[in-house]
Amino acid sequence: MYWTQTFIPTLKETPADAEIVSHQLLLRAGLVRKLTGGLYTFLPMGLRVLRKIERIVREELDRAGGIEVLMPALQPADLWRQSERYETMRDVLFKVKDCAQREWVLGPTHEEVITQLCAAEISSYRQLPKNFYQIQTKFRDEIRPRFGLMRAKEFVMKDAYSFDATDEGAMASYRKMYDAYTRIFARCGLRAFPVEADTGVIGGSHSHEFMVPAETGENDVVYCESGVYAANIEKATSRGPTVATPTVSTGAVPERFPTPGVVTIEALAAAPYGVEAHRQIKTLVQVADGQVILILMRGDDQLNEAKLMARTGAMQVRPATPEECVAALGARPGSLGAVSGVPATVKVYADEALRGACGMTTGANEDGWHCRNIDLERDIRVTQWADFRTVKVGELCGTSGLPLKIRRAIEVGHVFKLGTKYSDKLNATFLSEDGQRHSLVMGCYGIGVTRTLQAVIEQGHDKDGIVWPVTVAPFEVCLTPLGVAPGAPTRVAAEELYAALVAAGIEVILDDRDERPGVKFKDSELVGFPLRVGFGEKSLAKGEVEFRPRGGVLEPVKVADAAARVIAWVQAERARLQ
RNA sequence: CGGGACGUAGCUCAGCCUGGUAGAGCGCUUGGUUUGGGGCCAAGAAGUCGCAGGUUCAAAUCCUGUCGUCCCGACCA
Repeated sequence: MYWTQTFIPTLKETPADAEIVSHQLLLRAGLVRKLTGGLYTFLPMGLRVLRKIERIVREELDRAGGIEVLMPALQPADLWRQSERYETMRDVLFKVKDCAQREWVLGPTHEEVITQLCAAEISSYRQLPKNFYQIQTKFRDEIRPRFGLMRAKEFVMKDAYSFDATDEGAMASYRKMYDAYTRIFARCGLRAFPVEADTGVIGGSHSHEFMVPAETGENDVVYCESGVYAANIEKATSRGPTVATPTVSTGAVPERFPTPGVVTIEALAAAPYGVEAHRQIKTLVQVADGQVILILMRGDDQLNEAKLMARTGAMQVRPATPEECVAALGARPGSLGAVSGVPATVKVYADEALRGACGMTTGANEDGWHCRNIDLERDIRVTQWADFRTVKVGELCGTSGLPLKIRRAIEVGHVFKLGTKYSDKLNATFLSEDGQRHSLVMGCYGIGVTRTLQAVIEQGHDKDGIVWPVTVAPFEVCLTPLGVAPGAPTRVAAEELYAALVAAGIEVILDDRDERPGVKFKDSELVGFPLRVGFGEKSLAKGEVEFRPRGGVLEPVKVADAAARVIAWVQAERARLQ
């Protein structure tokens, strides 16, 4: 490809509406342009990268036994009602009506469609296992699209769905995809690692996310330095709080004391009260699927909403309003407690960190009063104990016993073992060897292809621009003749090398623009081609060209050796990322 | 949906407080010059100042509304 024959609109200045570096570079390097919030046009260089990532995904999924299909993005609303996700996912569903007023949704994911297909087509264990995948544009009405391609209303996703006869088979399918994902991200030059994950509205029992460490990520990952444990903070557990909960009872009975104006943990911990946060019981009122519930946490702990939903099975949870608190317990937030005045119909969930807690202080359910000498299991009716707390840095790993750390990360892939949630609802069954009818056992697997593209940039850049791994770079080599007049020695030499490289299967772009050297150098570094070969009059007079890997040092190479040298370099880079 | 910031030329921004004929740099066009890291000189094209209403002799500037963008939160495979 010749530079003047394609379209690479680079920007010298940083666009004002791009906050993070990968978003800025997407725009500056001319990979994409924004149509409006959350919607982007892929320009030639961006599209080439996208296609190369897709190709890696296809090769690895095919190798893992995946079968490629293409499903409709436009889907009947009734199918979503049948799976009950028309309600549970209503906030992200784009809904449209046709001219006959029939209702449709733009697919945010395809469990319903693929399950419907398999319900119709699969009837025998002899047809199993199967693993279907597609690479397709998905639509999600994100409340807040942000960071360019990271969270968009429309994005390219690889989604795969496995169907097995047995649970063991489903685990094997899951494992295959897990391994394929590991290879896919490695080949993209991404340092991505799997972490245990919450299953969210997709449902299912077993799940891992593939995370790319980055400060700009939207996820917190809890991990152990030893490498034995890593989990999304929504799922992560530890051996518990660093400071133990007091569990020795003094035998004292609960006693009310006045605390005018005290409505925070911090205020009660300060003078004159001096009740340390870990000796307080925080009483949280939440509305779960319309029901008021109480959650008791240690004062220094934070409620983990994902855990709350997982443990209670609720689809929608929100904090109660102050009015709802007064209606349920008779006091406002800050003075709430579960010691007395809790209606029998209100479920009380308590966090495991409070097991056996003694000598605790909590709200008295009357504004301006607290209650001390609480022995939790003696004084409070608990409906259910569970782990609701958010893990904190420094707590000990449940496996290794080493202190846990937390870092930000970008989620680029997610694998789920689904079980029979969708096959049950959509009646996708088969006959087993013994003639019994069973539901298909499913798994589903996603990779955000466009998000992966941006994650590669987020991880691979420097002050001059993008630093592409050779496997996903828009072109592997950029030839930069400084003089481009027809017949100029620099141009002739560049064209000869171009022909040799193209013949050898190297992806090469020749910068034939009549621009000053500085412009061409800056642009090649901004767009981030892995290798640049420069052709200047001075070095050419010495029979040399300039070989310069992106981010590396310049090295003179004899013209006669240039083709072989470039081919060897590219092949070595390709091999390194296999 | 709650909080905040911002909408002026293709891009980055100034001008607004204190109302009085629309500005700079980059980019673009033309000519000259230069030619190894986003050059220099000259000339030029380019903006209903997001939109609507109001105040005023007069609004980019003040007021109200509205739309859009970005950030934080909430939410989210």
